[in-house]
Amino acid sequence: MSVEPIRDRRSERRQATIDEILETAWRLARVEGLAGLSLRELAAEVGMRPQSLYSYFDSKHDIYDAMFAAGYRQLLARQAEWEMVGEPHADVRTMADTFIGFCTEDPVRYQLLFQRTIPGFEPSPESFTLAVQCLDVTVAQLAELGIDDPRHIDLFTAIGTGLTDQQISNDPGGDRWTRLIDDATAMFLHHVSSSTPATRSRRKRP
Amino acid sequence: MSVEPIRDRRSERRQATIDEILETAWRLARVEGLAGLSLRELAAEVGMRPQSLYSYFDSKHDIYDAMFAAGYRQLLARQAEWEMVGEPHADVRTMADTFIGFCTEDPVRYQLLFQRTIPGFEPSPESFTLAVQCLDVTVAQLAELGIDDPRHIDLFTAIGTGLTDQQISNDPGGDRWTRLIDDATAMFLHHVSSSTPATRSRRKRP
DNA sequence: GTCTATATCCAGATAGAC
DNA sequence: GTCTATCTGGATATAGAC
Repeated sequence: MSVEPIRDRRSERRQATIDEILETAWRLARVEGLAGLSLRELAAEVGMRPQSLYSYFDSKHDIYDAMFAAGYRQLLARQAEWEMVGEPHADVRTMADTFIGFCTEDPVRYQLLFQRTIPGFEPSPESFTLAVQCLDVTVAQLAELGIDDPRHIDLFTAIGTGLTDQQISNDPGGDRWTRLIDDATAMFLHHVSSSTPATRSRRKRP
Repeated sequence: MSVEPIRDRRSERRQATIDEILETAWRLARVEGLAGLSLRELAAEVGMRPQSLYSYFDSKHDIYDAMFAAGYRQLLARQAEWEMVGEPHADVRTMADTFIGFCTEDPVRYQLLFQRTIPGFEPSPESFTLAVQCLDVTVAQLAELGIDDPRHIDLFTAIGTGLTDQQISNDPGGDRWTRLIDDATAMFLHHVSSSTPATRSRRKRP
């Protein structure tokens, strides 16, 4: 009987082509800019006619969406490698390092994942779910450290994106803002610990 | 003699047309996205043929450049209205309110002025000078308050862009992050005041 | 200054043959 | 799946009439 194919060579080949297209798309986007990505050039780089790309993706936005999902899967993988020690400063620093490092090492990916600069592009619900998961992981980890005030969480994400944004915009490739991560971590944690826990819960370590 | 024209009606008319083109360009960019601005639609909206725009601007990038300069002149005007009282918290808050309010009230303007998302667009040296002036005003004002450590200045700009970025990206039109400005100001000022001013901005351990 | 007319080049997308 | 052929449209630029 021939109805239990362990591998589907056709699917594998198709997936390999899709992967190659996406890899090439990332490379071109880093050179030409995210919005400057051209299907003609993309097709030429993978040895196809532009129209043939439509066998793999419904539209240019569909390619952006696949890149969006791939980017968030990479960030989720990075977060899965976290080794927390239970000490707030070290752990918050680890979280900030992960996020800011991930963003600054590939500004085009940061632009696609965290800014909305492609006219008309909205991630699909499935892709957006990955973005929500990343935030959930962050929120859960902060809660482990006793940081559960929504305002504190929002402040943390603002500090992370702020350092990232300034680093990318005003000192690309340098460390003018990334070297401030340790100071910013201390600043943030002092603020959290000095907030009046009147209406909010404080550290809840069982 | 007839060589003392108080007004040049021809120049005035030309300038009025330029202003109308730029106003329309802003309006379209807010609808279509900054990168989605089209010269055809822009010309149609001001009642011209697309080619006629070239009588006023050399290229599309030249239009972006004029918008860039106009945006920074608006921010400079906003900064010129500052009424400082000499009290760090109030004054830093005023500065943060000005910047974040200016950015969030027009995300497209923020994108053009502070992010680099138009492939191939670089502001002209003359326009870039305006951006430098805005930063100079901020740095000078922080110095008035005794904040002159470059790391503190960089941290301040990072907090401002972080709150702005999160507000625009994740709660457009709301106040989820802008309402944190007061907390962030206190957090920042405590960090500044607890740093040792003598050595290399290391955190002091009392 | 603005128009008509024209030109090239590039872009995303679709139809249908093989 | 890939191709040829074709469509619509944008960006840039130049010609010359009025």
